[in-house]
Amino acid sequence: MSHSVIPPIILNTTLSPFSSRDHGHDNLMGASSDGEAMTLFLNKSGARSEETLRRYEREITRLTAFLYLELGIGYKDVRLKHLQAYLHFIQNLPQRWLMAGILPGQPNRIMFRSSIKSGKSTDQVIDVISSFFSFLEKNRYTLGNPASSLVRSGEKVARGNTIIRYFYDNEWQFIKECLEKLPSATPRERVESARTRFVLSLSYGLALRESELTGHTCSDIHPDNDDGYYLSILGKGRKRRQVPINAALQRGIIDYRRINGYSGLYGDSFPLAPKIRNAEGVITALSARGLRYWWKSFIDYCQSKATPAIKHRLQDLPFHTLRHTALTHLARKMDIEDLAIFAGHDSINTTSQYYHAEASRLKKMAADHHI
DNA sequence: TCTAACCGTAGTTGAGCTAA
DNA sequence: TTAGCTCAACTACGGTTAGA
Repeated sequence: MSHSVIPPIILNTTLSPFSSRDHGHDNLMGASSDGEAMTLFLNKSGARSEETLRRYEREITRLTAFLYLELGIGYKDVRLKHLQAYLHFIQNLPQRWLMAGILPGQPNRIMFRSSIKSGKSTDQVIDVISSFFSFLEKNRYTLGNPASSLVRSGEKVARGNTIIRYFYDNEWQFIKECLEKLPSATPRERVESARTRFVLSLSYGLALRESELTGHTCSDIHPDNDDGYYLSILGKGRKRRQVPINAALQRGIIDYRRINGYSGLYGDSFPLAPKIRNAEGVITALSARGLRYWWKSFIDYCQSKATPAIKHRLQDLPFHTLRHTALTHLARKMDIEDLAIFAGHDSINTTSQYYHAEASRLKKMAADHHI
């Protein structure tokens, strides 16, 4: 393995004066080294937005580190096989690439947090690499674009095959039992138990995203024109939707508000994800981080009561599991168009993921299907 | 019409800090 | 003491845009 020096990463208008691989000035951009070529590319791409610059800098730095440290080659020597090797590499990273100390000159920089998944994430890496080598080719820095033949997976998991983290029926039954048996011996435990029931029933009942739960209050509840109520949710992509609040959920909200000295269902800023501690008598909302902290505590409690099999399954299930579970259950009652509206999905392709839960049903139905 | 290129943002995680 | 906070740096996902 080679230990060539990586070209320094210098952004904005400052050009790198140094690279271990000087290729002369036989190109249209006047770059004399890989470092300069990289900088010129990032200057061009970074002009679009800070986010684009950040992503491009990260991907090109990673690729360059791989080329120099693992293969010992520069940009002009890169061929398709090297890029294919890189994609395999980032999907199966060795441990040392997940720790600091890889990049000379930046000893604290961690190159990867984890291996990159195949599919859309790897495709995004290919996008950047392809754009980079296209730039090098146009400017005659390289003879061709070795990335032009890279195949994006375009991978979209076939309907019914996504791995979605949701509670299986027996697990969901267990979760509900845990909810019923939450400790309530002390005042503190009673307060925490009541909040857990409140937050869980709202999250599940309305299939809310984490940000939607922490970002809305009872002031977002409104009466409809049919003696009912709905929650007006500003969701992902700044899209607003109205989700009906059924009678059972209404009662739950009113009960919990009463415990906390509020009356009625709506009309004030009582949060949907309340903190237990109040600040100067006012109950404010948990942050997203706070919500996860609460979620972990609840799951820890459930795990302490679970059988080994369920305990293992509950491990690492995030808060978002609740939304998946809720939508999975609703998918049994609603048609996909209605469910998409309920969930706030623009496309039913997204909603169709929630039909994964029916895999067991499909298995049963297909059991006798043979010649 | 197709797809490379690009973008916005939700979700995840860890470090370090604060205030009840 | 510790629940819960902010901040930062990421990955994943679901798109849109632009140009061939």
